[in-house]
Order: sequence, then C-alpha cells, then structure tokens
Amino acid sequence: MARPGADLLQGTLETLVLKTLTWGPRHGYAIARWLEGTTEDALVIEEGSLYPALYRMERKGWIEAEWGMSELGRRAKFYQLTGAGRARLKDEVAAWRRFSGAVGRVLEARG
Amino acid sequence: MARPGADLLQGTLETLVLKTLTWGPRHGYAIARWLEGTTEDALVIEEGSLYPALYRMERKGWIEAEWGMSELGRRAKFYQLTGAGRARLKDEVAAWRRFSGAVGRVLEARG
DNA sequence: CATCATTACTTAGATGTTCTAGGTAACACT
DNA sequence: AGTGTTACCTAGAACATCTAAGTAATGATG
Repeated sequence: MARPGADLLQGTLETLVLKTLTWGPRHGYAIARWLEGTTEDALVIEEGSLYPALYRMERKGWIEAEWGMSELGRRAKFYQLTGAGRARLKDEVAAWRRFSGAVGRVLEARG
Repeated sequence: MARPGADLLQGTLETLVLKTLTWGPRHGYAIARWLEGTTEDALVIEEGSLYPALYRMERKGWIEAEWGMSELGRRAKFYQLTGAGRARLKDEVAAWRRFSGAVGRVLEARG
C-alpha cells in the first residue's frame, strides 16, 4: 500500500515465502528474485525484511535450513518447507482470501 | 461481538475509513459498525486502532472533524472527506489492487 | 590489474500501525 | 441498582518491515 516505510503489508511476507518454497528448496536470494520476477516487481523484497523473516520462520518450525552451493557456485543457505510449514501455508492462504475478499468488497462497493 | 484472531493488515485501516466516508459524513463508531456489518465481521475494527487512525488522517488533512449529534441523540464527532482525502483514497485503492493482485497471483500459482 | 557490479548473507536500529486494556460519560431497560 | 449499548479517549506493548550499514566471493570492464 502506498505507505511510507512499508511496501509489503505486515504479515504477507511469510506467506509469500512459504508459497515460494512449495516448488522445492530455494535459498533466500532466489526466493526474493522469484517473487519479484513473478509479480513483475509489483512486490519488492528487501533483504533487511527477508532474512529476519526466514529466521523467524525457522524458529517457528515452518522451514528448515541447510548450507549448500547456489547455481552460480556461491555458498547459499537453502530452505525447505516442513510439515508444519505446509499446514501453516494452508491456513495463511485461507486467511488471505478471507481478508482480501472483505477489503475488496468494501473498496469496490458503490453507494 | 469482536472475535479474536481477526487482525487487520497494517496500512489497510486508513483506506477502509476513507472509503467508508465516500457515502457522506459519519462518526467513528458508525464507521466501525458499518465496516464490520458490510464484511459480515470478516473485518473487526478495534476502537484502540480506529480513533488513533482518525487523528492521524485528520492531521494529514485527509478528513475533517466536527462535533454533532448521532442518530440516537448522543454527542459524536463526525468526519468527512477533504479533497486531499479523496485523492488519497484513489491512490490507495490503486495500490491495493496492485498489491493484492500480485499476492493473489503468487498464492494461486500452481507449480 | 584496478574497479565496479552482482551474488548472497547479516544485523542494529528506526519507523509506524495495530492491539491490549484500561478509562470517561450518557442513556435505555429491567 | 445494575447491566448493556452508544461513543469517545489514550498509554503502552507488540511486531513486521525498512533503512542503512556491513562481510565476502565472483565476474565483467576498461
């Protein structure tokens, strides 16, 4: 929303990351680039938001990390979904649909 | 009445309030009830969120306040949109569409 | 070969909105 | 007298995101 200091709405980043990981393990930098590419830069993923989010999600048991090599031969930390992460994603997608549907109905309403 | 676990995403409340005021002046309590009713309680407006938001928006020149009498004969502060508020609403609706569209495309994507 | 851009991760601190959890006050109904 | 509703107010906490630094290795450029 056009709000100074925040391009992403709070709470959406973790959902987006979980969804990205449904296609298999990815490292943080790749997650950011994939989201930006897929949305044609409608979403911009700041690294200062992404990496702390990944730590939170790991701490909560939704994802697991493992060091490895990126496609370009650099060291990178690969994340993959856990069972809890998959369950969480399902809940968050449902919550998003409910919420965005409600906001949409308000904003599209015509008096 | 307010159900637990129905949180607003940061940045959406001001947009919702602006939209509510396009139907004409309303007081804070009525704004909250109208939003909850319209969305069948999918959105719950906490008073501790609403009133500070109204002050912020007044300070930013998007809305103007005036004391009056509610339909039930109680004193109430009525808010109405300013020109700047109308312009702001237009921008925020466009931003919401862009953002929610992007999130939706990610979440509905199938690998 | 010196420099700059890119890849990839890290982290401290600032920012700003929302929620929690109280509070005031007037009125209606029992 | 007590409870519920209307209507507003506010301090403080919680929390995610952003800003703005930084490290380090690789690739490209001139």
